[in-house]
Amino acid sequence: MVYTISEENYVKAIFHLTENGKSASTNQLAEALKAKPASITDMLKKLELKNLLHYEKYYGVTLTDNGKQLALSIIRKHRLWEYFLVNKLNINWTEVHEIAEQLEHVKSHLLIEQLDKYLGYPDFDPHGDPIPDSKGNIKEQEKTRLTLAAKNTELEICSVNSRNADFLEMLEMKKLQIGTCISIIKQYSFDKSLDVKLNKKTVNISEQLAKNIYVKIKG
Amino acid sequence: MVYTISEENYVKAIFHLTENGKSASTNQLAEALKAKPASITDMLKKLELKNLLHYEKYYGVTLTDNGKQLALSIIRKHRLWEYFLVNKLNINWTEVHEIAEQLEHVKSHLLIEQLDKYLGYPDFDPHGDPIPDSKGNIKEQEKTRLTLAAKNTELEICSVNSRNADFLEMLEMKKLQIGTCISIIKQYSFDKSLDVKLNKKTVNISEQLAKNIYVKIKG
DNA sequence: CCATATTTTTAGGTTAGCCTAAATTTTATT
DNA sequence: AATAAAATTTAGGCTAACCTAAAAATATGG
Repeated sequence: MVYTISEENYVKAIFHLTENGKSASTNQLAEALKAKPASITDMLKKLELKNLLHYEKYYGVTLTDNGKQLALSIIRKHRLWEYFLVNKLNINWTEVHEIAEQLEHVKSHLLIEQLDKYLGYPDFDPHGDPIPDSKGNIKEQEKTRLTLAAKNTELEICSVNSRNADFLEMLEMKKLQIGTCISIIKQYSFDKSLDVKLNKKTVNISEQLAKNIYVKIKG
Repeated sequence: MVYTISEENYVKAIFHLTENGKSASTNQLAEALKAKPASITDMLKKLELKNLLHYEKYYGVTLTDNGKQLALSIIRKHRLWEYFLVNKLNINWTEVHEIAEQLEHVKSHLLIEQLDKYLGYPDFDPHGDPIPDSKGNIKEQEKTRLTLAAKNTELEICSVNSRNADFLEMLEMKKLQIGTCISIIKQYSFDKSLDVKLNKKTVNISEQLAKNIYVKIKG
């Protein structure tokens, strides 16, 4: 079965909105896909007929196994292309998301398998998100929100959960990258910002920034 | 200005059909784009309004400078991607055309400039066709149809003008590749086939095959 | 140069994916 | 539990890009 770009975007959006275990609502999808709620309802009916999702009128939507497999294959393509753009073409990680949004819809099984091989079967994309393998399996890593991590412990930044260019640019400026090691030395109660040690220097991280950064304990 | 995939395909098709200096006809375009003549007429009217082409009812169509620039940028992307697919991902040249047909529509100036740099600014794609530079300039190479080339002269295969998989597969079998050196030792009047010397062996090339092969004199 | 064949255009229709406005259902509040 | 607010669906429309059938223009050949 071959799907349109629009259909693929719906399935991908539903996948992300239901990662928390809950079903996705029409309004959430409208927001994510930048379309009006009425358009979402239309499309959900169509995608249900194609056996990509379970849709219960007024109560939200979840993916079928079919839909999940499709979503994973799109996410796989997206993340492999991001890895390529950053690590081979030297494009800044602030810019790769948008380009990968287009590349993820290119249809060729051979292409993506050869790309994966060429890149050395990477496990994580430049934002630290896991890349599903060709069967749709994901290596999840244990990670904690930086806001909830322990003080005075060696931490490694392992992923970020926003693709916003202003956010990523700020990380660049502060030298906070995937793989960077830090430890929290002070948590301020007033504005919930953090002082962290980074290469012998101290950097302040606002709550807003910290909420989008995930870390794992080093070792 | 940003164009749809369909619009880009029209402009590309017109570019190729008018490379001989003549204007392109509705029927030719219908054939090239696998659409009905009536649909072509519709679209030509639209593209004329967008200043991509000159369309004279009943008498055919040519590109404006605007349209030519767009065509060249698409061809540039197509050929750079083909080069990438063959030389980096090791995908067989019989398969890359179709994949590049999709990749050529990905929109990102940065992407294509970085790709070009990464590939080392190649001048020719895997089929021997020239890759336009970022300004749309093409390095044309002097080439002769193998059917018209001189006998007993060292020749180098420099391009092929079909993307048909059966054709390319046949070249593979006969070890006829871009860069391969041959010389014609016999031209048969009966079926117009050729015997050529290739690495001390003699290979017979049918007229049909030879018509799609271009060579230049070695040196 | 007229009749026929071919090419092209026009007219009217379809589907996908979106929209707005209005109606309906669910959820929240008192 | 009644009503107000919010979310969702329905109904009816639009545009892009295709289609078929019929009409019109151009090309061909005796």
